[in-house]
Amino acid sequence: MARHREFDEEVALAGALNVFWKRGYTAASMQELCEAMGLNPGSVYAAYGSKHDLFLLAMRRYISDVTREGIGRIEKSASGIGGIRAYFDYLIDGIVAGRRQWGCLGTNAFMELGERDDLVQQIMAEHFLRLEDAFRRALERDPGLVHLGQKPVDLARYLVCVAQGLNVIARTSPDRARLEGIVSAALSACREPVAA
Amino acid sequence: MARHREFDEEVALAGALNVFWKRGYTAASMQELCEAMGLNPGSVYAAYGSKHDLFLLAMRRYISDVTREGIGRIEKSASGIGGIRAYFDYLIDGIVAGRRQWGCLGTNAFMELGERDDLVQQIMAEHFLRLEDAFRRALERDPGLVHLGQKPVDLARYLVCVAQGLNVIARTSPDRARLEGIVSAALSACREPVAA
DNA sequence: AAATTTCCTGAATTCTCGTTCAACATTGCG
DNA sequence: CGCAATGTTGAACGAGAATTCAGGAAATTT
Repeated sequence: MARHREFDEEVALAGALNVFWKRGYTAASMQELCEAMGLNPGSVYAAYGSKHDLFLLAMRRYISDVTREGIGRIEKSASGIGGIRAYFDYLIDGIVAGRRQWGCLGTNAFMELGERDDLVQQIMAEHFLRLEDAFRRALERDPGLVHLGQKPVDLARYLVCVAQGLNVIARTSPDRARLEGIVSAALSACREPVAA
Repeated sequence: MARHREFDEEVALAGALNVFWKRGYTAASMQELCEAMGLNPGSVYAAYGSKHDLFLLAMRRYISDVTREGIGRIEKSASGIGGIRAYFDYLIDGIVAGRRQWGCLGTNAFMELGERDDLVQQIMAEHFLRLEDAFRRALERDPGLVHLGQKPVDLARYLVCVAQGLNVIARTSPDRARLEGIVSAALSACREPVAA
């Protein structure tokens, strides 16, 4: 029995997410956030609680989207190595298209706040584990791969490491050829041995 | 014909470096910095100019130290692959010992400020390039390596990517076995092919 | 249509940050 | 020893941050 929200919470959250992504948590001021959300401070606090709550909501949504899009590609591929390659292609496409020009929001948050913010730490630890598991299952789906003597779990963790490295490199130059060279080299660790 | 400095500038800088390393640039307050340096604000500003200048000085010293220690190991090794492994061992040792518990100060700064601070961007671009060159020269020093069909420059950039990924992973758990598994998998991309 | 509940507006508030500065301390020079 | 020059001290300052809140606006209920 009262007035309803005038704004779309999803649209406003997406606006906030972009600011957090580009600027980081601390450097993103409420003023910037309000402008990007098209709202006044009062509305933001009424709807989301605090800057920190807003950030966590944006981060969770981001991770959820990335999981569906990225990890989904690993799992939907019949070929294990094909799924892994599809994941890295997705990463490269995002970087080159500018969507991931500022790296991964999750990784950025983890680097900025991980030490102080247990929730951020936890969200990313879970994300890393989901990614690792997806990689491992993909590797085990290709029984022909000998992995040059490496255990699947180590290779999976290694691939997580490469993905994080790409999120750092993303901030230098969005050069497709360079990125594909890196991924190609990275995946050569997952290939079958060839004759000398 | 006047009073001299009472404090050791190198010791004070090292104190500031630790705070920046652990907390990041923005989150490190002047108060924390002053405490870690054993100085009052006035002395800090008289000696270093500003928080930003102090940070740049600390970062440059850090990068210079890391270059001497890390890249030095690559270049001093007779075997190319041995030098590369020595570099990653140095990284792992630092993470496990807690010295690099908060990742790499340079990478952290790059993630936090790269977009806004051209000097930080430039310092890290140069650092990445030096590391890449060192890796490439090491790879070319081992002519027997076939690199599974990868070009040395791509493998070198790939190794830079892995190193950055490790700096991210460093913030999860300093587990030596896990890190060595990752590096072992990573280096298998640089080995000679073995018979199937 | 009046009453009531909720929402929106944006100025005010409070707090912390980086930085400055006036007073005092210490050194070198004549 | 006195004077000039620099270093140190720590309180004060201004700017900008996150957050709050009083007043007006809109919508549902009776």
